[in-house]
Amino acid sequence: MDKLQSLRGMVDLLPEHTPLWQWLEARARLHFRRAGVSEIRTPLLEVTELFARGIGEATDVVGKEMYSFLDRGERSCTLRPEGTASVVRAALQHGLLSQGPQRLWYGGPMFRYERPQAGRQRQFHQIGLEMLGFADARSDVEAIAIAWDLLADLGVQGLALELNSLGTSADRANYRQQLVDFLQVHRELLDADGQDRLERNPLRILDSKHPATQALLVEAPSLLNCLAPESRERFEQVQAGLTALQIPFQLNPRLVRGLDYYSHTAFEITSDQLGAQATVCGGGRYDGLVQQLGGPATAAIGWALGMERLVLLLAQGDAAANDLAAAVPDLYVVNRGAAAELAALRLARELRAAGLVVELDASGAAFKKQFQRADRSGARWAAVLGDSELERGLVRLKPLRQQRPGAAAGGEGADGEAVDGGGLGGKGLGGEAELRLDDLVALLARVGSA
RNA sequence: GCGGGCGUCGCCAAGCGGUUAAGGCAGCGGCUUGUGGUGCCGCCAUCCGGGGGUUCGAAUCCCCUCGCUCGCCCCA
Repeated sequence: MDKLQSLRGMVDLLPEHTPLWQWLEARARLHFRRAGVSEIRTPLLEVTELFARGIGEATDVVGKEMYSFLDRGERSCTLRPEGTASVVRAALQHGLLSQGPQRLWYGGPMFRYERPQAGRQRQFHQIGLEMLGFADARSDVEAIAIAWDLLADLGVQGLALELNSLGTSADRANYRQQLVDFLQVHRELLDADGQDRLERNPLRILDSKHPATQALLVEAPSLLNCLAPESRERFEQVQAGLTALQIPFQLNPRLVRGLDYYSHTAFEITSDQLGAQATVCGGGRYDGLVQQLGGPATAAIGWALGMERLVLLLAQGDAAANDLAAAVPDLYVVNRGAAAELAALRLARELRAAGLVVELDASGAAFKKQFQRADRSGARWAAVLGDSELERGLVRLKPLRQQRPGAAAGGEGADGEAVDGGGLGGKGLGGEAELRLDDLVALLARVGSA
């Protein structure tokens, strides 16, 4: 069938899921705010060259995963595959760095043309932190701590922080030579992919999952041993900082990040609950990137967090899920009759202006039908407005959530708390009541704001 | 780009060569011509992702194709 459907790897977020995302985003915003980090929003579309130069031509992301196309002006454009390059570009373009170090965060969709699988989509969402103009090892610790604390606050369990240092570019060149020398000798043990990388990008062989390669790497020289004394000392400071903050970590000398701009500290926060895509958050230092994009030499560190993966983790534990129901109406307006329907429209508007969550039945259906819908909406009250009420200037108020014998079982949807008379009961209105229209608005306004 | 699994109504799901393609949820209508959640009754796939083939006969077997999904690669 040729029904219209979303593009492969492009996923709809349906209403039942958006509350969790909103909650997540709100928590993240709060953490950034407390840490003095400001939000920056950059375009989804950039010139292709930004990513080619920023991320590295040899990387998979640039080499085979970008959504690139020519626009009507024949410019090569690319849907951003990550956030860092854009943030740095924006900071340079607007002279942010001349105003001192920048603590920035961003969030939103990223695009990578890959085969979708668990925890991987073509359009996916990241929240990221970029600290531009920060060189001290303490900034590494702070950046990691912000991520760690956010994740902990969200209630994500079973996370592990893996840490490595890639040193300076000189350190890496040094190590690269040692690694190549070692692997050359055992070349035939590498898979085709590994042999290919031996020339192009030998460091990437380190995180290969190929069993024979893994076995071979046990004997391989360690990157950490190639660090210059200053790099080593810097790395130790980072570790000391994390220890002081009681953030547990494991050293992983095989941890190399896939984007070229990383140096010194590299880290990943992983979960064993995610299947193949274990990394929830990844980042590191990128002291060379700003300069590479045409700016002044500027030390920087940042990370990005994969929202879909986070949601996957949150959905497993029920910690967050409970208090995230969508807004339930305070009041459902049942109405029927030409004049009454108009009055109901007005009533709903006034009640909303007074701060109440009001659902108006606009179907014109029979009262029975409307009450069924009122009940399913989860509203606490039904306001009934028909022509006879209207004639007398009244509205009938009916409690919907009162427990009635035999009504509890078999409930669907948002049952649970069987609300009693609520605030209105306390005001001497047990059960059903008739009220003057104006009084209802006034009364509910008071209850709503209480 | 390469492997594995799967594709029946909006959702869940029976069926496994001959059925009018079960059932449940949701939806709609009615019993109750202005009053809710229960109950009862009725309606809701000429069609089984699409195309071809085998057969007297296919949702059920074969081929191709598309889509979904998991994994490799890579990354958040």
